[in-house]
This record gives sequence, structure tokens and C-alpha cells, in this order.
Amino acid sequence: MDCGRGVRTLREAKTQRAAWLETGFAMLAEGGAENVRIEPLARRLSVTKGGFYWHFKDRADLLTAMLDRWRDGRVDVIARHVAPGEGETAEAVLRRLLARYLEQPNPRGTALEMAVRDWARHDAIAAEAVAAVDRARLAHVAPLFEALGFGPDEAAARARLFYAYVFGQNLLAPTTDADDARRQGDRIAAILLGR
Amino acid sequence: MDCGRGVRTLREAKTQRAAWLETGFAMLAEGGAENVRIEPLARRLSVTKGGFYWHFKDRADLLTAMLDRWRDGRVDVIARHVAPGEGETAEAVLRRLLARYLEQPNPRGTALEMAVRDWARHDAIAAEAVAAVDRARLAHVAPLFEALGFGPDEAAARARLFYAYVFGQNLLAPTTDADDARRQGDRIAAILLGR
DNA sequence: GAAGTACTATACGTAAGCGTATGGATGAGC
DNA sequence: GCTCATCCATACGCTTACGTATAGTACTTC
Repeated sequence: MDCGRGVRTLREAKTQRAAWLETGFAMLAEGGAENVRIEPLARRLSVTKGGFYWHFKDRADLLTAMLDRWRDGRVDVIARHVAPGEGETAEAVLRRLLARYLEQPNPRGTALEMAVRDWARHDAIAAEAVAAVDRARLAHVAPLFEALGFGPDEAAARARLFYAYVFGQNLLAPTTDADDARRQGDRIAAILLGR
Repeated sequence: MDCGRGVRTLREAKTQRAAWLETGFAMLAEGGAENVRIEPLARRLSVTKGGFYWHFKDRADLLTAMLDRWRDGRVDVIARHVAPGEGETAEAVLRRLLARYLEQPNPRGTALEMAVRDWARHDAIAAEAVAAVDRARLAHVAPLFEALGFGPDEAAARARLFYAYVFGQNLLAPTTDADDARRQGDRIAAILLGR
């Protein structure tokens, strides 16, 4: 059988597993966990599925690998995002976070977040990954609310409301007028921050 | 071919389309739009798919019929739910709504809501149904916030935050301790209602 | 230069689901 | 009592995807 080409370098070879994962994330973002199918994935990578079963035991193996990677990435990143910059106040950090989550400089990240959370509603492993990410985020954001002067319980409640709002926004039909949306976002931020 | 039985009465016959829809909703609630498949549906109804194509043109036809029905039901129901009971204040109505949405006396309704909203992220027709429901709900709930003393813009913002919170809660990993969850819910209600 | 590692193509069998005939079976209306 | 509308069973062809088997290529390491 003429396979046309083999592995060019070992460096490149090790990249292939990452390529399957990367493309898997693209399909997850585009259509949810159901949409992550091996053969369409292979077509997008311009290979056949032969190599898939070298890197992964089966489809579930890919899915759990993606989940691990997603969880680790989110947990790593939240610690960086709550770190204040030069002379940045807690309120400024929270507003920056809110903008990052809602103004969607990274629509792919939002789509992934929603896809994983929907997945978690039917799958225990996904639910555990989501729970771990939520714990990490709430633990990092609650202290920011404490820095605003709220007690620990109130800060925890506000942190939860903060994240529920962020994800809920993605489920609500968007406000049609962009200016209205911005003004409304400002009002909501004021309510969340208590000022 | 011995089909075993035919139509017993016209009354019963007209019920069949409703049965397909009803079971369709069950599968939608259980596994999202992807999970609504004709042959499993038929098995659950203990019939073959032969009759399906009598009632519906194809799978998409069933799905849009379900969507219409869902939208109409939600729009009808919100008007009833915001109507205050005997001497019920606007605040009491809002707290009652919140309890209804979050304490999940009707888990099937919540599952449907989430399934349709996830569906809406990939499907324009579903997105339009969600948008119609959101418009109706926000239009009904904002006046309750106005009755609490907020101006129109602030009331609209709070109504949006109210619903974003409700749906966002369903995406966040649940708080493990039930008492904590209740106390936190009370705090969040106080923030939403501004008191 | 031989052996191993890291892939990839190709081919196969299986399963599930879609949509399309086609031919009953039954009750309703005349 | 015949016909029509309404519904269902059965069977078929097609497509998509899964997972396995097998044989091949190319680079690496010794």
C-alpha cells in the first residue's frame, strides 16, 4: 500500500496527538460534544482515521483527554487573571474579568465553556471537570469581593452571582441594540459590585 | 400484513400526533435536540416509525413543531405567573418566581429550558423561539422591579440579571451543602431585589 | 544497516438512523 | 356495504460513524 508519506520528523510526529486534540476542541466549540466525531475530524486533518487509534483508545478516550486539558487550562488561567496589574484595584480586576467574559474577545473560549457545561448535564466526568473549574474560579474571585468590603459569606454569594450572570448571559437572547446592551451591562456591573 | 390493530376511534387517532410530540419533549429534556431521533421515539411509543411520516414531513418538521409548542407554552405561562395573588406584593411575586425557577418543582421544565437554549446556540429557528420567550418574560418581569421603586432602565437591567442568574445557576456546579445553598440563595435574592 | 518507533492508508464488518415505498387494518360517512 | 381518510407494519436502500485488522512508510537509535 502506498501511503504517500510517513512521519517526517519525531518532532512533527509528537505534534499529531496535539493536532487531534486541537481539532477536537474546534469541533466541540462548534457543535458540542456530540459533534466530536472521529471521521469528520480525520477529514478536517486531511488524514484517515487510521492514526487516531494509535493516539487514543477510542472516542471516549479522546473526550476525557480533552476534558482534562480543558479543566487544567481553566484552572491555570484563572489564577493569572485575578492577579492585579500595576496599582489595579479589586474593583478594576472584577470589571476587567467581566469584560473578558462578556465582551468575548475570544468567542471560541466562550463556545467551549458553554459546550462543556451542556455536556456536563449528561455526563458525570464532564460534570466533575466543571465542578473543579467552578471551585477554582469562585475561590479566586470571592476574595476580590472581600477586598471590596463584603464579609466572607456575602462575598461568596456575590462571586456565585457573578459567574451565574456571566454564563446566563450566554443563554439569553442578546439585546438587539448594542448601545442598550452596554448601558445595561454597566448597570448590572454596578449591582454586582454593590456600587 | 397483519398490523394487529388500526385506529380505534377518531378521537384516539388525533391523539397520536400529540403522543409523538409528547415523547419528543421527553427525549429533548433527557438528551437535548440531538437526542430526538425518530426510531428510538417509535420504540418508546411501541410502534414502528411508519406512522411518524404520516404526522410529520420529516425529523425537522417534528422539531419545529416542538419549538412552536414550547414557545407558545412559555409565553402563555409567564403572564399567569406574574399575576399577583390575594394581597401579594411585587417583591413576593419575584420571590415566588425565583423559587419556582430554582427550587425545581418541575425538573423536566428546567431540562427542557436548558435543552432548547443549548439548541438555540446552533440553530436559528430555536434561537428565534428563545428570543420570543425572553422578550415576553423580560417584558412581564421588568414592571415588577419598577413596582419596587426602580426606574425603567434599572428595572430592565435587573430583570435581565434576574433571568441570567436563573439560567446561569443551572450551568454552575451545584453547591454541595444544601443549607449553604439556601443561605446563599437568600443573599443573592436580596442583591437582585436591592434590599 | 537492523530494529524499533511513530505513524498512515486501506479495507472490513457492524450498527443506527433517515426517508421512501407499499400494503394492509380499522372506523366514519354516505 | 362501499369508499375514504387515518393510521400502522414491513421492507428496502442509503449514509454515517465506530472499531479492528493489516500492511506499508519514514525517521531514529544503536
